Amino acid sequence: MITIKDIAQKTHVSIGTVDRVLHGRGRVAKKTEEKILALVKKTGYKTNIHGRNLVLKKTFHFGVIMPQIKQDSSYWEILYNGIEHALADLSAFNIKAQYFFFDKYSEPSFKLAASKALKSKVSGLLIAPVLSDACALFVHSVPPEIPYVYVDSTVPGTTPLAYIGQDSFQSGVCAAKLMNLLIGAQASVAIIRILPADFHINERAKGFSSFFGKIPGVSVHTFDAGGGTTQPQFVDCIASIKASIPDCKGFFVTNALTHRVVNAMQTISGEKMRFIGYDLVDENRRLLAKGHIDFIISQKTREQGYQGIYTLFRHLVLKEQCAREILMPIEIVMDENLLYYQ
Amino acid sequence: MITIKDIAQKTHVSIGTVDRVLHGRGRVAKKTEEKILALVKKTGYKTNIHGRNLVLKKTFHFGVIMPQIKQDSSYWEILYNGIEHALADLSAFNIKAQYFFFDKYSEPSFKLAASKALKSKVSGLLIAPVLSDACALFVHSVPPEIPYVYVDSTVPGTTPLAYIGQDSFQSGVCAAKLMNLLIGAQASVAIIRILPADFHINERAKGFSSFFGKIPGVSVHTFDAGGGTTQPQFVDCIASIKASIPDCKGFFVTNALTHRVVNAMQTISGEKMRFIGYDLVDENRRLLAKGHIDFIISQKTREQGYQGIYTLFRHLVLKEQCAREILMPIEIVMDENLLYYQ
DNA sequence: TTTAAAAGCGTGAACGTTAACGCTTCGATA
DNA sequence: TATCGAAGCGTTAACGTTCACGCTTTTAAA
Repeated sequence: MITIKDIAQKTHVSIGTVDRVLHGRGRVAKKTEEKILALVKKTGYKTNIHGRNLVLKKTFHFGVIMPQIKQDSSYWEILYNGIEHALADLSAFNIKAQYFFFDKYSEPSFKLAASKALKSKVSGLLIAPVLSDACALFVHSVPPEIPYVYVDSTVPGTTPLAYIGQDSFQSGVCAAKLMNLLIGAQASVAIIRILPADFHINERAKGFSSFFGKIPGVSVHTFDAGGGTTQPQFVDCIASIKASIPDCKGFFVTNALTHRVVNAMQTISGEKMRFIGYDLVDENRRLLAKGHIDFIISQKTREQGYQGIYTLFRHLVLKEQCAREILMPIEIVMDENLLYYQ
Repeated sequence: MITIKDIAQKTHVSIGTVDRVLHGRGRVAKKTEEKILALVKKTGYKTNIHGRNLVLKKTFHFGVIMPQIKQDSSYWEILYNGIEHALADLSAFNIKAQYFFFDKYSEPSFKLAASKALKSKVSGLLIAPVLSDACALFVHSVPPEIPYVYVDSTVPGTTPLAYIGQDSFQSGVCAAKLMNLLIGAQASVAIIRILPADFHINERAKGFSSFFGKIPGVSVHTFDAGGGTTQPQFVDCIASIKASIPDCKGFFVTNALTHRVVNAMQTISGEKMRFIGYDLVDENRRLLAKGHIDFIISQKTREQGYQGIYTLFRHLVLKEQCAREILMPIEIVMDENLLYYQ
């Protein structure tokens, strides 16, 4: 293994000079710098992470800006678990995460969390930009030396270090394909969007519709339901949807609240209906296992958290290049393979 | 963070003594040892991996005993890629893999590879024990200080550090569920086992049959085909299967050679048939994308390789505890989500 | 020509761990 | 009593990197 010492000897300078070149700290003659850089390139020198970490007792603080973990039926807890798992795997390096939770239905709450994150002088940020407008505003105030990584969704017009998420449109296509298998070629299906409808939710619905656009026997109807209402109100809402297309046998719910729709439907009618939804939150798991939900599309949320931290780590600690976009597989989960997901 | 120096100061000894205690190198009075051990426990001292790695330039050699990567339609190349990826992630630590490939249809070849692995004094072994009898014999000759991890399958009666694989039976159940959706409740389906049938192949077939045992309208027929034959011979074999149940619409192929069955079937008949098989090897990917294969069950082979190396790393380098069994999810891949798998 | 500032570079300590080496003390043997 | 070995413990150099500090040389200004 080639070390700084080797580079120094072969270029007839001291390790201090090599170090200054490697860190761009200046105070080196141009000729010397070129000579050193050339040898570094030629030998493929890579800084020894242990030597560095020993002397830099520096603790890296990563800020995590994400919705409160209990929101969306504790969907965000899955992300949290992935983050914690990555931190455990990287325990050899001094990395600490500071969480800044916000209410995903409140822009002021996001702004507060985000500004707190900036003030606590973290070296990198992991952001779940569910409130994309507020986030766009915020990241423009982030100093350029602080990289930020998006998980879950992305924000157009910003320049994150990386985006880790799923192709929402295509996941809707997958859901439609499975729905088609469930209900056959002659039927009505409904898309239920739980408000407020964000980027993901709209894309999923579009993908779903696009698939059935090619299948003339199936008609697709889209409905909106208020997610924040109480369960009796929610039941009323679902009942009115059911009433408007009585022959509808398949329901596609575009987010983690699938279980609420299923429960509401069960209080209305006893007939067998098909449900496809998103995310392996506990209540969806339970309904899957009971056979009340047919398929859940999972976006590997846990993995997103893991990869998000790992990306920051690679960039800040290892100073390596990393992929600009990591697309998660569209995972299909049903009763029979549920057990092996987490 | 607590260091050896801290422990030494608080117990009024030198760091050399603490080090001797920590490594059980003796030459320490019993009283002193107890005092140190007590403080270590109390403070939760953990050795700093960077300090250690700096001074121990020790390179860990992991031996990998696995089938030749081109076998099973290059299935084993996926495992290889996962292993290489883990090694890249762990490049901060000096870890080298030495591969010992064998012919999965030849026990002598396995024995040769395995004995070579032992002779090259590796500190840990990653084994794909497809030849389970030969492997059982071999691991009994492995000295106890050399841990071994199984991937792909396991061997009863042996004590690996960990097993990383899939629940084959349940994957067969999943395949059956999907087949049921494809062909409906009134039909014939065929299981095609490619010889020689190993543990995995048999379990998958069993799981598949077990699901349809509960669905009276569907009859399941099991056939064996020789995988090592030339394509014309193979076509003959498949033709005779097709002839024996002419109304069969669904085929379940229990390993990566699914594409061979599909190709053979296409030369025989033009009618639309359904295929479910295993493993995302290139040829299966192509047929999936064309719509000629309906579903592929994937066992996250790449992840198995990654986790296998990581488990050895955790145990040997970090000296941490690790899970005895890691079961991979049963991944369902179809045309629509194929792109996002690797 | 003198002086000061800037440019260029080397030195050395520190990070935590390991292990070889050597120094004391003490009991046993001659 | 002298000698020897073992038990018990401390010292020290080394691993590769970082960075503050200080030294020499060059350049610019007075």
